[in-house]
Amino acid sequence: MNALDTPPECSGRVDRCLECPIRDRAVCTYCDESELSALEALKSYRRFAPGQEIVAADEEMSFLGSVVDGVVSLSKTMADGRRQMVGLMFPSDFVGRPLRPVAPYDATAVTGVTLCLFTRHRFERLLRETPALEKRLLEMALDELDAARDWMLLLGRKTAREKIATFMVILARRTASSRKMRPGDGLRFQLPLTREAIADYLGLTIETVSRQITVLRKDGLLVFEDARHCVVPDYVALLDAAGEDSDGGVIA
Amino acid sequence: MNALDTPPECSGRVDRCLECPIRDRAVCTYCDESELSALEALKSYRRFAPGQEIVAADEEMSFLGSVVDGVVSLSKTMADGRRQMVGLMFPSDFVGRPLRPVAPYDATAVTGVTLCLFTRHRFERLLRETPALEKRLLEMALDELDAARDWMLLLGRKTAREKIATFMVILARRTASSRKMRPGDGLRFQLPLTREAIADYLGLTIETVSRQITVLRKDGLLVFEDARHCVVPDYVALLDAAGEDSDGGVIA
DNA sequence: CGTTTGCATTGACGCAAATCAACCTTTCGC
DNA sequence: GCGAAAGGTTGATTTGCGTCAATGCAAACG
Repeated sequence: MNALDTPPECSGRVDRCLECPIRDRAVCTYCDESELSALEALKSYRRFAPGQEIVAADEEMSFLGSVVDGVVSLSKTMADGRRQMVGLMFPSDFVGRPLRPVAPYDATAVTGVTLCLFTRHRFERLLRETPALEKRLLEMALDELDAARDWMLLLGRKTAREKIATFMVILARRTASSRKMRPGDGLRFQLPLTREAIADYLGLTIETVSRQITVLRKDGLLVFEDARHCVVPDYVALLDAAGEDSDGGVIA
Repeated sequence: MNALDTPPECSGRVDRCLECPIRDRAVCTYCDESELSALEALKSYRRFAPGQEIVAADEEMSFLGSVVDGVVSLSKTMADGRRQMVGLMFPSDFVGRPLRPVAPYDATAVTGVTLCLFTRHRFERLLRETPALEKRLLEMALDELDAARDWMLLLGRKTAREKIATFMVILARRTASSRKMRPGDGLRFQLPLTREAIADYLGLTIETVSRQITVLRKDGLLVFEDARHCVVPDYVALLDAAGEDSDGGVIA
């Protein structure tokens, strides 16, 4: 029995999909108005508090859907407690494993989170009947796969300093793209994750995260207003510290 | 200009898709006979020698298709030469990035490889017209994503010994499943990769790979007939050394 | 108001894996 | 059959990051 098996609540609700803030990027992007009204009839909203578990690994998942608001982490835990984050989902990302009854990872609300949900059963039927949905889901899965592969390079080969710099670049890019702009000098963004979550993301310990953030701060690559708000004075220098060739300029 | 831009050769050719060895698992699995004959009209075969580059990162890819025979690695390289493998493709796996003109990684033939290819242009049109193809591609992308996430746990949190043990488990599983059986005690398999490739796969150096293989051998978890052929005397013990809870018994 | 609790920082120390280096074995071209 | 090259093993040494431990700091609480 997980949180998603309890009846959905109705907070953060957007009745009309056309007015939905993630309409242009979520799984429903390619749906026309009639398809959208089919979705409207079946969707429900659910709100999660920071730290709340959304689903546990290997548990049957009865709901899946889109992140409307907030940040969700996907993570795997070994028998002895070692943990690795394997996904970080922002608004418009799709949470849940379509076509399989169980998700092979824990999903946890990092911040307060609103999800737009469908029962797995209904969603899979919609998927069969709605090519627009399937096409978008394929696109999203392939994009996630690309991101996972960048992440593998980070985990396998980057130094702690490069890992932190890369993480900051990712947040900067995310923040910029959600404002439909390019990342650049002076960009200010929030760190939605605790040091522990950052460590789980990067395959480090909290102590190393803390130390390397200090290093980047002392090197002038990051300026902190407080522990959770950060400014990038020189974006290209940060990219360089991240070990990236250059920014392809993806607004994705 | 990459290898795939040269005209395809005709070796390893299987004229009739119905007789294809990967028919039951490849991207064309759900296609009916008429769809299959559309594929037959457009496909071509190409053979690659061990070590040969198939495509280079960020190059325009004019072909994509299925691995019919052999093993293909996908890898990313940093500016200073550090390299991380991000995918390892066996027969029936699909090589290439659908819906994007460039692949963000190098693809290299590890062993001798036969690919069943389509021009990207034609394949993307087929994809639009053939829901059976799209459905299977989505399934395969989601499965790859699951595999990538297991791999992230390995790269971020496992020790060198656990990494080697996990790698051997993966090969054992692959070998067993290609023979449509469960992995078990006494299973014998080949290592298709050099120590260097294994190191790139696991985020280690060749020396550490060599040492840890020796450790597992001395611990009795692996028995080597020669450097490239290995027997697993006790499968559960190997799983345990890999830090896996237990084997779900997936024949996928 | 002081205490607790959660989160973050900093320091000292140890260890696992990288690095540097030598050497062995097999394969391959000539 | 010889020399070179590629792949693999083993040893000595270094080092980056983890571990253990102490301290700071702010919000939450009785």
